[in-house]
Amino acid sequence: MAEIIELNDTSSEVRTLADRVSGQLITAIVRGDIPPGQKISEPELARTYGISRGPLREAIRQLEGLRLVVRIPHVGARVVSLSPEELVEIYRIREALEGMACRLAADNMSTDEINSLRELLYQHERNIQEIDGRAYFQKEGDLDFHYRIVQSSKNSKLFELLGGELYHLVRMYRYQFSVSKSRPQRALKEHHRILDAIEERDGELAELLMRRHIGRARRNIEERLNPTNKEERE
Amino acid sequence: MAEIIELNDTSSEVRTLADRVSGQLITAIVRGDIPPGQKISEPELARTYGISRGPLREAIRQLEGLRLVVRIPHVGARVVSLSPEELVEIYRIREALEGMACRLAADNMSTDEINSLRELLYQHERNIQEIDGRAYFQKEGDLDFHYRIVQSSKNSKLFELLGGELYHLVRMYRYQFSVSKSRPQRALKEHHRILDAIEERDGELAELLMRRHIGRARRNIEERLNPTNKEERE
DNA sequence: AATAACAAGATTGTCGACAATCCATCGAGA
DNA sequence: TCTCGATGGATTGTCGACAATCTTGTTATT
Repeated sequence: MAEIIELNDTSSEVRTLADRVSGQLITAIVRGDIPPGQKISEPELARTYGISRGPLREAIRQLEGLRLVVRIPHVGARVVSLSPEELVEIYRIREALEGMACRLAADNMSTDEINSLRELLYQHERNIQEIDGRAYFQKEGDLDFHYRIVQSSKNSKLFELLGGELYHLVRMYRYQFSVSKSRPQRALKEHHRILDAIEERDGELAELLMRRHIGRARRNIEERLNPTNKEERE
Repeated sequence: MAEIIELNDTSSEVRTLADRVSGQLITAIVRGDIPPGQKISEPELARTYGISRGPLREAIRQLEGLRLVVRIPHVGARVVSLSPEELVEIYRIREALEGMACRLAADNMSTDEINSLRELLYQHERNIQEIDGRAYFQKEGDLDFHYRIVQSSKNSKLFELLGGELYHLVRMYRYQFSVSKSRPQRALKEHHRILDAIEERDGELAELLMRRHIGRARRNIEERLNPTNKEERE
């Protein structure tokens, strides 16, 4: 999970205040320290981080570009607040994008990367056994897996897109719609099967499995939206 | 084509300077007035737009979030410069995303929207006949068509993603890799077939056709990368 | 001649102050 | 009592000045 954080967290040493605060704000938002919908007060945050409003405003503008905050002129910025429907929309996008990522990864992932990722899955396995019910770590690990796949697709634009704004939003809502208890084990199995397909260089299968994997997570969310009529089709 | 521009161009009246300049910068970059790779000088731009560096820096930070500019601390910002490979990557992403958009549009597009879009295609037809060879207008019209499809998918996040950064980049490079002369007519036909499928509510077919449509454009670019060996498969 | 250190100039980063706008509370009138 | 308007306070937007860093051109040394 360290990798994802490093994406924001000013890898090594960042020189400008705006960059540093931008990274800190992202992690704060993603971790829920600043909850969705909350107003972002410039004077308050400036005091908190011990900087002037100039760099802070630049950081906020950057987050606006990443669609993590919504700004209204002369009123202020708020942390973006996704409706459950929007979260489902994001999962649909992930289905399409990560499916493609899997197909590409089957062609472009090095054997080293494959072995390393397999090792990561074993580690997740141990974590699950240790903490058992808690879905938290596995959810982090889940994104970690997906992150690596996208990285190995060797499509840099895809990596930017998924590793950037989309994963931020997904991580942000990982608590609210936490998966059911039985899913971690099942998800882990699915991860192994996906990696199997990639190892065998079967891009088509890898894509199919990934789409189903994410599709299940999406349906999981949708069920919480309409708990009563599970079979509803619109 | 007006619609796409309006997305940036301060629809109605924007209140803050940073917002206005941000929009102006986007159009300037997309239209090539500020070419890819060019350095963005803060003092110079501030003079040009008649504002101070404060709001200008906020605008640049926002463009950085949209990945239209790349910034190096203490050195400066440059307009993003895509390698041909990266442009191909973007077309791959479009394939996946707009394919999905078509499938959703087949379910969610209203008959009014369908009729209006059909009318737009007829209009493109007339434009092509008038200016004949020139691919320019058709290329704009092409994006217009795609834009509307995505809009009609009723997936707001998808709309943000495609209508935002991705289309900006595509429009930006539309001159450099202009399509061959015979493509406008063919592309227009493909547009009609896609809309046919949507009209018949055949999402699967609509997705397939759209993927092929974009795939052809992508291969068009790839051929310019490797003009010699057309049959190369990697 | 080539490389390295230095210095001048320009550019980027940061800050505090002032102006413009919004918001909430209070009061007046119907 | 309710609605409307005004006023004070706070927040956001903008600016110019100063500090920190980089770049470029020059000079000196090997």
